[in-house]
Amino acid sequence: MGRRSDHTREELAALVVGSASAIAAREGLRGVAMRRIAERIGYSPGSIYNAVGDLDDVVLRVNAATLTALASRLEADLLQAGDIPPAKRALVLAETYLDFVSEYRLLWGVLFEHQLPPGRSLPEWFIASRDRPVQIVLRALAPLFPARRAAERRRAVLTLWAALQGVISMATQGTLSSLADRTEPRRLVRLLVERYVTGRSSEA
Amino acid sequence: MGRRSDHTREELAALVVGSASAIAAREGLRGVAMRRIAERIGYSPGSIYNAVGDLDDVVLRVNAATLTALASRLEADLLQAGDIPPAKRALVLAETYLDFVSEYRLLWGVLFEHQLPPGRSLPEWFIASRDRPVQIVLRALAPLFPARRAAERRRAVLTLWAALQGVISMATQGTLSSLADRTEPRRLVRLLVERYVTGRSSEA
DNA sequence: ACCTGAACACCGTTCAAGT
DNA sequence: ACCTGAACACCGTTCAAGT
Repeated sequence: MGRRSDHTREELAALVVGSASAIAAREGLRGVAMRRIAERIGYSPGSIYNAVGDLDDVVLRVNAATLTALASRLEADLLQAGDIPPAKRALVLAETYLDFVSEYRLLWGVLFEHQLPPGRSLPEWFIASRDRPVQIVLRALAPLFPARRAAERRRAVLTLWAALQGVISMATQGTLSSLADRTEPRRLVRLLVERYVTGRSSEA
Repeated sequence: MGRRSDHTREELAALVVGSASAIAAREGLRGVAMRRIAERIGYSPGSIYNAVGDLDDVVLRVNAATLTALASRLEADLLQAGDIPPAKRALVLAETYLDFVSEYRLLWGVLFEHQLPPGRSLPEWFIASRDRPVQIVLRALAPLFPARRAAERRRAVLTLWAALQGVISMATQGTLSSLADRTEPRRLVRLLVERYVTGRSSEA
């Protein structure tokens, strides 16, 4: 037929990302298919190419949206926590992180399931989305690590954030369950933060 | 035609896993396709189904082989290090882990790219392969964490191992590069281990 | 018992043809 | 300028037919 134009280009892109996110939240990356998305939103696959791009572009947008949602949550919980000592703040951020990943387990997993083909590199806007949560954490936790140079301090926070990612991933996926007797994730997260920040743990 | 039988069932399975691993090492999970593997080894897709199973089974075997290779390396490096203080041993294991992941970056990534469909659960033999590296680390690092109960000690080691995974993943993928000024991964790994184990770092 | 090749039901992507 | 539907080149998986 041609000419539907019920939506602007931006509205159509939002439909695509919304639909793809909904599928991803229930089925992970496997379920996210161009033709399925097209059918769900009532357009042809070609229109998605026109408004967004190929399937990799769609998934990158889904992942960017996930990261933006996490960033918002971190900022909100930080604001709500008010003026607390930085060590306590680290715990708040870690638990917000854990709660977010637990709540959107499959959607979060898409960040790791999806890899661009070897030749292709991440677009700027995606990298910006990925950096946002880390920027928030950097600002909030910098006081925890007194250091001569700013680079050292940054390294200390980034390492903690990356370490948290590892613990949260394994804990929420139950990847350690055969070895730990189904320890609840929250406990492992606290263990890491306490050891890393204060140098000792409340349990050992 | 029928009847080729140049190989036993086990030999055929080994051919499949070898070919799939080779593809994965160069292209990641995206390149691993039933028909491509079949063509490379000179059999029809149906024969792979007969000898190994479906594509998920093939990938699970690839991942199990990767984990087994890591376990061997950890054991070898532990043996070579000889009788050293446990804190030093943690550093050896962490750097072996990092070196292994760096060397087989794309192959290692398949462990995270691949997710079984929602209904299906991991077979026993895969879980056993996944546990092997962790078992080695548990035995080697248990003395680091004196604790009243064995479960606490186990949690402390597992948390360190999971945290390492996070740092190594992000460092080797360059996921932090926009925020850290291209810090070499080894430095971040050391930072984590020192802080977690001794409660302080040599740089801060 | 093993193997093949065709068949089926899906994909992503492109693009001429329509409005 | 946008949209569609057909077409192309791939998939994973199954299975009758062959040895």
